[in-house]
Amino acid sequence: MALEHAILVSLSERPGSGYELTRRFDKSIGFFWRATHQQIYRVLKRMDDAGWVHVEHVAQDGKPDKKVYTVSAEGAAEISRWLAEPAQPTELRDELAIKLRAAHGDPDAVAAEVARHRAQHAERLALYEAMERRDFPDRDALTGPALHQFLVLRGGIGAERGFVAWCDEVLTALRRDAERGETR
Amino acid sequence: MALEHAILVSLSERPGSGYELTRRFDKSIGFFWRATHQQIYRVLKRMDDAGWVHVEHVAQDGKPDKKVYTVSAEGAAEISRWLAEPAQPTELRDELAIKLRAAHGDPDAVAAEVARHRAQHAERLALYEAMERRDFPDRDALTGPALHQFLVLRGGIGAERGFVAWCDEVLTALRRDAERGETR
DNA sequence: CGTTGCAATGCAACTCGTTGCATAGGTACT
DNA sequence: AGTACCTATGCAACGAGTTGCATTGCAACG
Repeated sequence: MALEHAILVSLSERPGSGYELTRRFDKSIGFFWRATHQQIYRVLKRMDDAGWVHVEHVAQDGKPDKKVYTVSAEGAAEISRWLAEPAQPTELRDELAIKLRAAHGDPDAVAAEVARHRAQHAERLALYEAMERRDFPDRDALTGPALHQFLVLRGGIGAERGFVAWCDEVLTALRRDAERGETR
Repeated sequence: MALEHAILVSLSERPGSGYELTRRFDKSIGFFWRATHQQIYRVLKRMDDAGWVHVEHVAQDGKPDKKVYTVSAEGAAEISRWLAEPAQPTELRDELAIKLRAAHGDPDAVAAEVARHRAQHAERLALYEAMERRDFPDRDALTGPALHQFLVLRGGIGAERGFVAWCDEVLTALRRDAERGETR
């Protein structure tokens, strides 16, 4: 399972509570691996039992207590082990592709869906590109962790750009197909 | 859930048994939505209970009996309903991206992983491009279902091409970063 | 004649992930 | 004073997906 490792990596960058991790998974890390607070709390507990993290109870004023998690030596060892272990290649899983295959059933509905997805991915792309400009203005100077974060973001930009381009290709082709059908 | 709909779409193209569907999910449809025989058998049963498919027991000689599933009127209606219903945008989920973020722990191991993934995705890309040449030699003449299948394949080609390009970008950047570290 | 492999279906147990709900104090708006 | 939202954690139930195993019969290999 990769969620454990995503959490370990995030905690190794900076210790935090379940709640804080949840918010990190709403952005940055979470752009490439989603998780709800439920999952995170449960996995944190399991990781604590396994000894991969240390917990520290922290009382706060004006806010409920929190549990701050830190990566233990065993946790760090687990990261190393996992880094060297080969992972399965990422598989595509796209509901839109399945809908496209059924497009003869209702071409207009599918075209509308593709247009919707195009808009959503364009929005996501714009967000990533803004992050790129804001957080990594001088890309040639990057090293270490900053470089790695930049490269992950580049992956996201590439994926979203590709998705938008594909939607455009599909929309053009569907439109041309519809016109051809009318004039025949 | 989309597996139900993927199966419905596949059965609407051509009726078949659970076993046959499993093999379809090892290729074509399965390139964009994986499923094991277990999942397929269970979902077929559920779909039968829901009345989305008809079952016909077929005795064969030299082979075990099989159950051939056909999409019912209710099933076809369900496809239409689902086509018009907006789907969630596909989310990225890439373990390699998480590993990259932890790359400072063992840069060489991560670079090796990226190289491995590059090779696997390049292989997948070559397969898709071969299918494109073999099955769709005259892309301007395509209409209807053939066009839709072609467009899905184009999506796969785009995704794999993007992945390979990203791996190359990462490998170049990691190499340059390592060299810079040495000479300093 | 024994093993391997293919065609065909299925059960059981498990992990992973989602959804709904609950609690409890604090802050901020109306 | 009431409502709504934020911080913070968690349980319980469900749905989706994986893994291991089991059965039956035929065909092909050595």
